[in-house]
Amino acid sequence: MTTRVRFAPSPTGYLHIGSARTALFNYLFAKNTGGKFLVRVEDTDLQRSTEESLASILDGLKWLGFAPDEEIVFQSDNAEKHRQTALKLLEEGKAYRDFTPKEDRSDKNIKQDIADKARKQGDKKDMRDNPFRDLSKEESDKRAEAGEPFAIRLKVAETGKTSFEDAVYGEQERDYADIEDLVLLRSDGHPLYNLAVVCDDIEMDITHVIRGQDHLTNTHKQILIYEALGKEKPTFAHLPLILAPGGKKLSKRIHGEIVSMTTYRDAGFIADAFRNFLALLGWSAGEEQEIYSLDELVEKFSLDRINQSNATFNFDANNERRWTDDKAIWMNAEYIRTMNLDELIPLVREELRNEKLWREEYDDNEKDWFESTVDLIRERFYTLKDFSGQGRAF
RNA sequence: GACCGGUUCGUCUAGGGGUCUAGGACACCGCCCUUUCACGGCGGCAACACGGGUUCAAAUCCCGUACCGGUUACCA
Repeated sequence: MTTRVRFAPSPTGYLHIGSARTALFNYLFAKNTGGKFLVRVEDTDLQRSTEESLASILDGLKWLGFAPDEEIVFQSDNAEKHRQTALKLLEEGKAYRDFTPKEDRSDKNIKQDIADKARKQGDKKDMRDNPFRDLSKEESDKRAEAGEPFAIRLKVAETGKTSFEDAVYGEQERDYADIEDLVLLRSDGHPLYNLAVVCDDIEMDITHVIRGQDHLTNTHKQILIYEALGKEKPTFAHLPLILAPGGKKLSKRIHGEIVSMTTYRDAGFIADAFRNFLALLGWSAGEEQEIYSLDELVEKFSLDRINQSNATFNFDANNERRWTDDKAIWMNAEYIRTMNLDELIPLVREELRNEKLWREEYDDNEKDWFESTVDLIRERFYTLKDFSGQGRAF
């Protein structure tokens, strides 16, 4: 069986550094096993999805060199199928209509609200206390026909547990009692994330789901859906998270541009160098080598060498020299001074062009001088930007 | 709160019962090279969260505590 993995970003922002690493690990795993690397855009949240962020994500993937092996799938295109699946589960009695009016949630401090509410409930919360869970089929049908809005929830069994063998974290279990009857279909008819993901992963014949550890609890919910559908589940591999200094979550709101891939490209990073750096955040080949070409990464990558603890991406917003991780900067400098000159020249040319410092003579009668100059000065530079900044003097 | 993860130098990590007075890399400091800077070479500083067990032997296995993170949505 050939392996098939997918990178599934939601187009609600640019390509986050953590997502970029998830894409990288998916890519490396696919290539290492001779499988396929696919991309699926999770655009079921139509309110928040935008064209710009989609373009920016695709741009980031391209820059890093991860070309999908098949056409990109848009999750919203499959909404009807997802809906049918929910209806089928309803028909089979594995899901039920919930007529509880939709709660209006203010977008603001939603996370906080949910946590507060959960705290108040303590451990007394009964996940099976929905009054519509055991509504008779006749009554349910009647209310639906009368036009009363409803969401469709999965009917999770009273007792039992989900379990799976995570390729990174090992054996995982969760009691049904700790999982709520999750909503499959919203009252406006739109499928929800967990349903859509499972349907699409089945549809796309995904064999390995490699994603951030923040999805660990979703995985148990998704397994419930696989079971309700009578489908075999893929292998799951959860990745440790990348955190901000101090072990806090890395977020755009708080940390700004630092978390965006485009920042690195624009700051004069070399894609190979940044990819190399990313590969070493949460994975190691167990040897002392640290500089790896893409081919070497593909060859040496394996899921069981991914480590289980979150990594801190170190930077200091108040320090110009330390604006991003020291090691990332070092690695970029290392690439600049050791890579083939033939590969470096085009990058320098592009940088100079962007800064209006390029002269056609550099490719013509001053070619030799230009190349030897680049070769000479590159060993003191950290980024491509230095060629247009400090390199000006030459 | 509940459930689930995690914890080795400042940071990324190696190590998964004896080879650990814990290895490498980045950063930092010193020396050498160099007219200067950088590169390079050599050296230094610096870590097994804590407490109990198990064992002849624990960074490594078990239990507890602490701390950190994730999740707890008709978001993804």
